[in-house]
Formats: sequence, C-alpha cells, structure tokens
Amino acid sequence: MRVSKDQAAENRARIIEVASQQFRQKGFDGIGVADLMKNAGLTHGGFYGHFASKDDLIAVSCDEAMKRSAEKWSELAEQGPEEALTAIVSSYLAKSHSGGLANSCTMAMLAPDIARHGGEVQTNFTDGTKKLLEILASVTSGYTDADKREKAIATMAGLVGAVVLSRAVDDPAFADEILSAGRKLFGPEEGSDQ
Amino acid sequence: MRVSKDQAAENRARIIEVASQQFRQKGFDGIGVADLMKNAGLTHGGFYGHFASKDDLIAVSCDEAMKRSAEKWSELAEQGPEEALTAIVSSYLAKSHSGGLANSCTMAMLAPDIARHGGEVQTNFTDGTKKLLEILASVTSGYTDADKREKAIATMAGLVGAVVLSRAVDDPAFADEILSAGRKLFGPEEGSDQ
DNA sequence: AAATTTAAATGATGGTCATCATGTTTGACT
DNA sequence: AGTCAAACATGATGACCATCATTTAAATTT
Repeated sequence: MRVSKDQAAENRARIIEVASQQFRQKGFDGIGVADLMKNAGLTHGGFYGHFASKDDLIAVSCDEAMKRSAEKWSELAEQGPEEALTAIVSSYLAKSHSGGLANSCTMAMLAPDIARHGGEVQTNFTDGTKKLLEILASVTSGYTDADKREKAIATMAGLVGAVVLSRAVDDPAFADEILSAGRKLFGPEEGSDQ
Repeated sequence: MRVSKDQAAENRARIIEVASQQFRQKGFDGIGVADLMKNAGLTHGGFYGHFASKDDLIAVSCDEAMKRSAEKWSELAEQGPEEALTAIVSSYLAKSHSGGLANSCTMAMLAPDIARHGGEVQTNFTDGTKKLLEILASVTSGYTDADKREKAIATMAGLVGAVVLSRAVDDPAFADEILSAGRKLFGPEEGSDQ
C-alpha cells in the first residue's frame, strides 16, 4: 500500500523520534529494526525505504537528538549570563524521576555506545558536543575565552557524569544526592559560594 | 577432558578477566559467550560449568572491576591529603592513548549499560560507586564531612564525565583538551587556583 | 481514467546468540 | 586400582536479528 508524501515524511520523522528515544533507553543493540518500526506503527519491511541501514538511522537519530539539545540550551542561554548557567545546570540535572532513561541526554546515555560504534554517529556526536560546549562557554564567566572554555568543559563533564552516575545507580536517594550536589557545585562560581 | 582444581580456578579467573575487559570495550551486548570463552582459550560449552548465565558473569565481572578500582584509589589515597586527590585525578584522567576502551573505568564505560540491565549488576555497581565516593571524600578538603562528600560527588561526576566524553569523541585533540581541563579543574581547591 | 510510481506489507534468508544435552577425558577420592 | 564426577568439548536448539526480494495498493502523473 502507498501513502501520501506528507504521510511518508511524517512516518519518517516518527521513526526517527521513536529511535532516538528507544536507543537512549535500550542502547543501539537493545532494540531491533522490527520493534522500532512496530513502535512507530509500521512493519519492518518499510524501514529500508527510509534508511539505508540501521547504522544510518543511528547516525540520523543521534544527530537529531544532539541538535535538539543544542536548541534547548540555546533557549536557556537567552537570559542574563548567571541565570543562564543556572538554568542549563538545573534543567540538565533535574530530578531523576522526571522522564526515564528515554528522555535523558544523548551524551549521558549513549556516549559509550557511540565510542564503540565509530563511523558517522561518532562524527556527528563530536560536532554536537563541540556545539554544546560553545553554548555553555558563552554563558560561563572567566577572564579569557580560553578560560571560559576550560571551565565550560569542566562543567559539561560534571553534568554528564552526574547524570550518568545517577541513572546507573540503584538507590533513588543516592541518585538524587548526586544530582543535587551537581546542581549546587556546577553553577556559577563553582565551589566558592558557601 | 578434565583439569586440575587449580587449573579450573585459574580458568574461571581468566574468564572473568577477559569478560571484564571485553565488556568495557564492547558493551554487554557487544561480545558473546562463545567469543568470550575463545578469548579465554576455552570453548563455549564449558561456560555454564562456571557461571549460571551470561547475566551472572556480567554481575561477577563488574563487581571484580569495581573492587579493583577501589583498591587502586585506596593505594593512591595513601599520601598526603592534597597529593592524594591530585594522584587520583591525574591517574583517572591520563591521556586517552594510554590503554584503549578496555582499560577504562567501569563507571565511565558501562554505566548506561548497567542502568539498562538492572538486577544484580546494578546493585553491585551502586555499592562499588559508594565505596569509591567514600575514598574520594576522605582525600577531599572541606569544613564538614557532608561538605567533603558533596565536593567528592562533584569531583567524581567530573572525572566520569570527562572520560565518557573524551572516549566518545572523534577528535583526539578535543579528547585531550577535555582530559586536560579535567586535570586542571578537578584537583584540590577546584577552580580557584588560577 | 489509465499508467506509473512508490510507501509499506509480507515473507524469506543467512547469520548470530544464549542456552543446554550429551560425550569424553581425567583429576580426585575410596 | 577402580569408581565417580568435575571440567571441558562438541554439537544442537530455538529465538532473534538485519537485510532484502517480492507483492500489494494507493498516490501521483499523464
């Protein structure tokens, strides 16, 4: 059966959307093409009309997710410099019960998968990470740009590590303790405001 | 064929050792029981004499790896308080070319896999992470124990995030930039020593 | 309205995987 | 010395997977 051009584009977008969530939740190897398509309301055969391979979808969906993060950070950055950093940090380190693994950042949920995968995904991820870093550096205080960038790297690593650990840990209280320490210490003038 | 008790124990230890490295390098789903056994110099059939299931091996090998990390950190912590923190940080954030993915920390390489897996691995990982945090807190300066612990959480998150990102990124110069920013900013008196 | 195009469905293929049943060898114990 | 069973090998089983060939049917074009 056939479907209108608009419908087909919508289907493609839904496949990417589903894939983006499911990959973050279950990993690249944790979900198959057939299940992905079923969750998008389609059957597995149609997949190869939209994408050359599963690897292709992986690359596309991760790129999409990184771009979405960049948009979100950019929006949060449109504030006074100090409030902006606080906004990004507290948005990134929101309590773990708000949205499961599927709604967490690609950097936090898929970075090791990407490191192992190599290829196009990794290149896209690298570019996306650099972009996020620039946004973060632009709302970070420091004497020089190099100083800002260095501090932004540390903040980004802290954010990613805090989410990675809080999601991996069994104990909800411990998970929240990690997120809350991050919220306190990765904000403006880190560590010196007590 | 049969093998002496000592030989069998040695074989079991080698399976765990191989698994620990391969899982970190390729992920839980990235290596099969048969290949794991082959890399340990055995055939796949013998596996179920040593372990109840692949999940069992996953739990055992991660526990082993976390315990090994704790030993290493404990040794590094046996120094003056400031040197100890520096030692742990610079050991953790050593240049990326020294040892590939297989020799990186479990927290950095497997945390998302563990979050998805659940069960015994996750419990072991949680305990191991708490243990590492205590060691880090013991070499961290602060007015109160709660303060030390909070700072130690931030440091640990920063270390993990820096390794996660540096391993995932395509660009070696960027990877080293991340590690080196971490080395500079996650040491003693973070961020205030410039 | 007929012809063409194409999104998606169906179903098959070859590969991989975890697990287990069974066979073989030989240490360990009587 | 003789028996037993532990340790490992071999091979099978059934499930799942990515990919693709073929078919179906509707959207688009003529």
